[in-house]
Amino acid sequence: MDRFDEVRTRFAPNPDGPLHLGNARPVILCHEYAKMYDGTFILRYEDTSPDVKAPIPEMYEAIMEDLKWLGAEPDEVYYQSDRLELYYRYARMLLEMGAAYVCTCPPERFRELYMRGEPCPCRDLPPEIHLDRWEGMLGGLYRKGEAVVRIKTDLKHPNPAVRDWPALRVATAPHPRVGTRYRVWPLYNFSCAIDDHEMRVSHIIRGKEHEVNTVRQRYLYNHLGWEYPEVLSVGRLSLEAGVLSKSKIRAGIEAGTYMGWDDPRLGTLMALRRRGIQPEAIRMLMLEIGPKGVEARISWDNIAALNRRVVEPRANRYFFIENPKPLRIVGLDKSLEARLPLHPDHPERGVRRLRVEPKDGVVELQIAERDAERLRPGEKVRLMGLMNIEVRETEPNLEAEPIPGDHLEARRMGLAFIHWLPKGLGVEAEVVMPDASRIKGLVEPLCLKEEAGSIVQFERFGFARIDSLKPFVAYYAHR
RNA sequence: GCUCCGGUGGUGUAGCCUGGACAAACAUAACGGCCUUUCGAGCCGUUGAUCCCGGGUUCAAAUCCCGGCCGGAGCACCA
Repeated sequence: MDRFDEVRTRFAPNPDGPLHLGNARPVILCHEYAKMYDGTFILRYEDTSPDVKAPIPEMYEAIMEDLKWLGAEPDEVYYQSDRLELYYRYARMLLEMGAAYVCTCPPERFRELYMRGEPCPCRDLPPEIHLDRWEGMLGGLYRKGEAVVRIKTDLKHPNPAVRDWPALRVATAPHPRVGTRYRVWPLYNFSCAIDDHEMRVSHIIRGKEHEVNTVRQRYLYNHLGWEYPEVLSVGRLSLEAGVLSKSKIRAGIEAGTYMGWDDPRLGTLMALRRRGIQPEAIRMLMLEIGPKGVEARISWDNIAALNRRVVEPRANRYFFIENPKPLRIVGLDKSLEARLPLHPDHPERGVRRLRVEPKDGVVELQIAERDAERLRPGEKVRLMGLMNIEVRETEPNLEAEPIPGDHLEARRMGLAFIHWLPKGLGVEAEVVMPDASRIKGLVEPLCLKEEAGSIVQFERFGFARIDSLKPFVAYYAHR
């Protein structure tokens, strides 16, 4: 910390997909750390691979939205695809210095040599030749795979993956931002290392999978006489259920398995957001896990518990009758009105009124299939907020009659409390479940007064986020 | 080839660096109770762990050291 006059952290994603829960760890840690020291949080798009892992144009904006949603809006934003000239300048400088060389060996051949710790024939050629070759790379003399700039390291380094690592290569696929303007692109370790210095990054917080990269990049810093930032390697996260891998997600979308990047089965922030997981919950989760190097497996139960804490006080309560089945009440001599609070702890929010008007002593209700199937003749249950009933028959129709007693009585008798709606009142609704299945049902009309995006609790069903109102669709969050 | 990490109640983690108030914490699950109204939320409570095994150091070890077994992760013209 004393080495730097300002704390500057950075998050550097490849815009080849949106952010997922695993990214949230470094993001929140970086952002939190910068904030703590009144520093700067940088977003740097590492879009230097038009061939493999090509950037997806929409993802630049998507990532920014993910960050804003997480409450980690960057103070500065950079695009590596705008900085090619800078990387070229350093490449040329390193070549001149003899700290780097252009290797034209076939990859397999080079591999054989470095595995034995031996230099390839290119390595010790004079800088002039390498500068020539470099111009050749830029000018199109070499095709993809025919030449690569390597940074000199220690050929005897115990880890072969560190030996003379590649820094720039030819990649000719058009880039979504700069088209075919460039044909030589830096590899991760090169552009990342240079930018961290150029952007005066003081603390690098990144996944542990980059530990070897830190070793590689230090060689470059030594060549250039730079001082390497502080590094904190955090362990990878995995989600108990929910796919995080960008390539798998992409394949699944292309194959039609997933509806999109926000498919509820995925661990992307988009998906979590759509399911009603709140950014506060994610933040709490990440701060709870902390900046350790250990891998952590996140369980859905824990996310749900954290989220429930955030969402419970906000969520108004409604009835959602899943797979509705008719229930006929006979022998009801007066009309009734159920008054249920929108939120039991917040009476000021008001009540939901549900009227039941018997015709000739009969009233038709709708109850959830799950409840209907369990009822047996003679069984007593309480219709929440309305009355207690006893089942007369289940065949051919589910029929019950009122019995005396209030909810206290019902509780005393250990009756099940079930939710219900008068026939004809419910609005057609659909709830998308975490496995992407859809449950059809009815919601009470008052629920349409909520806004799209708000979180509600369907009593005895679970918390859900209203996705759209016109056709009423909600995404299930958790119990 | 090389590197890294982990093994703590049914589950997911914290604690280990800086040994002692750890007769082990948090969450979740299960179970029970409460609630002028959610048998599935909320609130309160209960159950539940010989801290992977063996040895060593120490007055004292989940924590340090050695050995073993088991499991996971990462890198090599992707980022």
